[in-house]
Amino acid sequence: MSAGTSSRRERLRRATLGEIHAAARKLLVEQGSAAVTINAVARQVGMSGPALYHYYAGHDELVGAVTADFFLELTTAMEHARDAHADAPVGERILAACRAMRAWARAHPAEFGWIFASPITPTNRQSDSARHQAGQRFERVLLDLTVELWNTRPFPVPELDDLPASLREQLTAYSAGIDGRLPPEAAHVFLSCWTRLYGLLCMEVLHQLDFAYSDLEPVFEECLRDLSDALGLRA
Amino acid sequence: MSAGTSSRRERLRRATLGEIHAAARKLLVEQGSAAVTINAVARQVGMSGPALYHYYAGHDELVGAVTADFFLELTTAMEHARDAHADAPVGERILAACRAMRAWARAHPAEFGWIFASPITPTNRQSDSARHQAGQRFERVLLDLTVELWNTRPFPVPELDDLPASLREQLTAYSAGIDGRLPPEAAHVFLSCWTRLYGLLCMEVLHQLDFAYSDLEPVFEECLRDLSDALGLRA
DNA sequence: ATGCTTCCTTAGGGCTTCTAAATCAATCTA
DNA sequence: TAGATTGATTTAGAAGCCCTAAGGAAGCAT
Repeated sequence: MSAGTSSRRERLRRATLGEIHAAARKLLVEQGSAAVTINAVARQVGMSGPALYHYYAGHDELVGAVTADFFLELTTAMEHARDAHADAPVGERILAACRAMRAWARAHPAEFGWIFASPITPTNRQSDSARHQAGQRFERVLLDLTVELWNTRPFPVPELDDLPASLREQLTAYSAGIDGRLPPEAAHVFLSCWTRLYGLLCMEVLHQLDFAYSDLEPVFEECLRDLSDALGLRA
Repeated sequence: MSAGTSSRRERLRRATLGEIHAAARKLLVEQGSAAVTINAVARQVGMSGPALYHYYAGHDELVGAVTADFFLELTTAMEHARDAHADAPVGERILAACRAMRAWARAHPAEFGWIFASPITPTNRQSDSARHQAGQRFERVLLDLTVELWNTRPFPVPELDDLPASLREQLTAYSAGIDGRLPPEAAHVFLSCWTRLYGLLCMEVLHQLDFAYSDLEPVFEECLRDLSDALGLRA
């Protein structure tokens, strides 16, 4: 019953969970998302069917857990890129984190696609789900960097009064949600950048741009230049 | 055997196809994409299971056909919006088509999501599928408008030599693919606008922006303003 | 050593996709 | 008009899926 124990059972369970995740990922990468079924994963791990229900309540929960893993791995990759240039100006760290994001997405397209094009059930949207938590930590990487930039070298922002009322309200709510670390106007710039960056990557991974581009690297770099301008990184 | 016949059988078949599509759509809208199964659709239509295989080779093909329908409906909505202002300057028609695109997406979120986040097997991405054809016609709405704009009131473009070589090659290829109706530099501007617009809508429908926004209308309008600037519509 | 918890099994219901074979009816042909 | 062809639909069934229920075997605590 003691809290921090790592009994034999505990260790075994942890190892099994690792195996399960690895099996699910292997199936996803090698045979696509439809192949990630409870039965297939169980077979891969070497146990039969319903045994998996001792680890996850159902298919949705398994999917959510694996997705959280991917989110975490992506987040870690971005944090590493950021910390690899720990003494560089914050602008460079932002760009490094963005490039790390795309690098991870390109290196793990199935996983990246899974993150947000996975069969998303309302279950996984619950704020207590591991998936949701991992998503929040993911968001925070660029948010924290942007806050640091805002505090050390504030970027240009629009007049709050120039924004439509409805947008103003939403930005104010968002600003409050991040404890006011960015005022609404700055949050607006941040969110605009975020939307463009993430949107571009989503479309790349979902193959929505294949009709025009075969290699999005220069397109992504141009997007980064636009963001650099918006964030005043090229002054 | 004659080509344009509309024999009794032909008519019946067409009617049944319509019923099938309507049933699939109803299931999608009311119970989500997972509910669109061959059996469920057949039940809805009033026939039992395998009868549907006389209309579609399998689940994937049914999905592809329904998706093509949605694409077509979206395209038609945009074309109508464009033609409703047939005598307005082309800039206004572009904006009208863009707004119609979002209006349709908001009015039919399940269908719009289905279009590009459907459980799609790579099979359906092949060029011979109806889905692909519908996708191309969809693209062409804004492309044609942009070409018209380019021919009547050319928008500012970057120097081709300022672009990275890899991007230049891709743009040249794309420009050739549209019969040179836009030169590579203009194609670049068009694709940038397209990417931003479509990307924003994708993220909205996939609920990737829910963490910050509850109503994306002002965000979308701001995006349109950016595009207007890029296309020189506000001179 | 005895009981409790955890892990894993088999059995089974109800759903799915999809194939095969049979049937019935409408259409085409001679 | 009679016969053959074609099409639409049905049932039966194999293989797979998710998930529940019930039972055995092992680890852990007292």
